[in-house]
Amino acid sequence: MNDTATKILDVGQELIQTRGFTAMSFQDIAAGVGIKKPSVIHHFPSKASLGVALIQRYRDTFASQLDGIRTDPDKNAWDALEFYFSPYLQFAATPEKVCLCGALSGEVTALPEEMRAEVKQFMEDHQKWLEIILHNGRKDGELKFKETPTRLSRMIFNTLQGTLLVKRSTDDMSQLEDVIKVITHMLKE
Amino acid sequence: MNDTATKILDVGQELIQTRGFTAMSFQDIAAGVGIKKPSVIHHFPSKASLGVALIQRYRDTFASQLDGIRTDPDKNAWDALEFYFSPYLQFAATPEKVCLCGALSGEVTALPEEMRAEVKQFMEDHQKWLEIILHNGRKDGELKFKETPTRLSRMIFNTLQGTLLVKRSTDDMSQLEDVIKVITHMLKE
DNA sequence: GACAGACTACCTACCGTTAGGTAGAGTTGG
DNA sequence: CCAACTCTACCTAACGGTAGGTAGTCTGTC
Repeated sequence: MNDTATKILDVGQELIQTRGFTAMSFQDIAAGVGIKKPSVIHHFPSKASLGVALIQRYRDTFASQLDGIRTDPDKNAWDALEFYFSPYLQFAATPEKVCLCGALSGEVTALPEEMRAEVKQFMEDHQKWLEIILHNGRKDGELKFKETPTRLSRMIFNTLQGTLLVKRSTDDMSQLEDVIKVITHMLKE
Repeated sequence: MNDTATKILDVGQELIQTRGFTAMSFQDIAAGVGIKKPSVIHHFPSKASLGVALIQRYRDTFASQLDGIRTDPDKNAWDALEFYFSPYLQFAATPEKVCLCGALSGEVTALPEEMRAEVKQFMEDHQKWLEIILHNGRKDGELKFKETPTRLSRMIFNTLQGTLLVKRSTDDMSQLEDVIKVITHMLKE
């Protein structure tokens, strides 16, 4: 992956996270990278192919990081959860950023089919990862909760996604802080 | 409000809830109502004015219903909560619908400023309403929870919004069922 | 080392389509 | 008659995408 293609993905991701896929154009990306529109299309021949490449890179980055911490014997469930919260806190630290797939979820039916599949996979991956962390954490006595890990993992993921969107719309950082507190308390019974 | 204007709002709302604001056009609305594009513009002279009218109507409908049940002496906290969940379940019963403001939250920075203010107000209204229900419900001994009503109301609202979006992206109805179960358990301690 | 061919990256110019929006005329009910 | 409504016809700007070409790099062969 050469430098320009990476820059295109970087700018494209930023634009989707702040504005959305439909409201973003090849032109916007070209301006952000400092090249002309057809040059963007040279690297990604359609908007759909750009979108797919973008989500795949996003998924892969998360997957390798999350799997790394999950299989690290020196990290416990709380380490993993703290790590999981960190990107949400990072996004929220900017006034206009949300999770890439959270941003896309509002316009998912207007998206090319291939992109929809990627968004779905992202969500299932994250819920599954959380489920394993919760399951093992309770088994090891680090976490305490009564719900099933499946239900709770869904609750946690959906809440974080929803909260980022609400936080941005209301411009109120305490939304995320409050929700992470509640989640933390839920896992100590 | 005459009949055509109402139909325009109906079709527009449906389109935003399924596709999003940016991906929806005057043309789409005209086709849905059965008139031509300039006739739509006659009733709502700009896309922003249409968007604002749409969210205001949506907010007002919720506000009167929610205030009705909150001030009804025959309804307790659980009645109110069950009523609050019902539109989410209704949206989720269709394969492609989410909450109007949930749909807009993904593209909120691409929206006209007046619309952004309406979305924000919607969210604050709902969180405030939930907070009062939680506060009074605990005072009356109907609900049991350790968190502050503020934090918990935010958690509940953000979760429901996020879950609708995740449910649509993953096409998995059990997402919402699971989350409502967890919320219900949280309010019984 | 020199040169031809292939390839990559990027450009200008342009395509058809659709977006939001306007102007003005015809129609209709009070 | 008038006002509300709907229409046809049109505008400009922007969209995703294509055509055709230029400049530079990399490779292989003599």
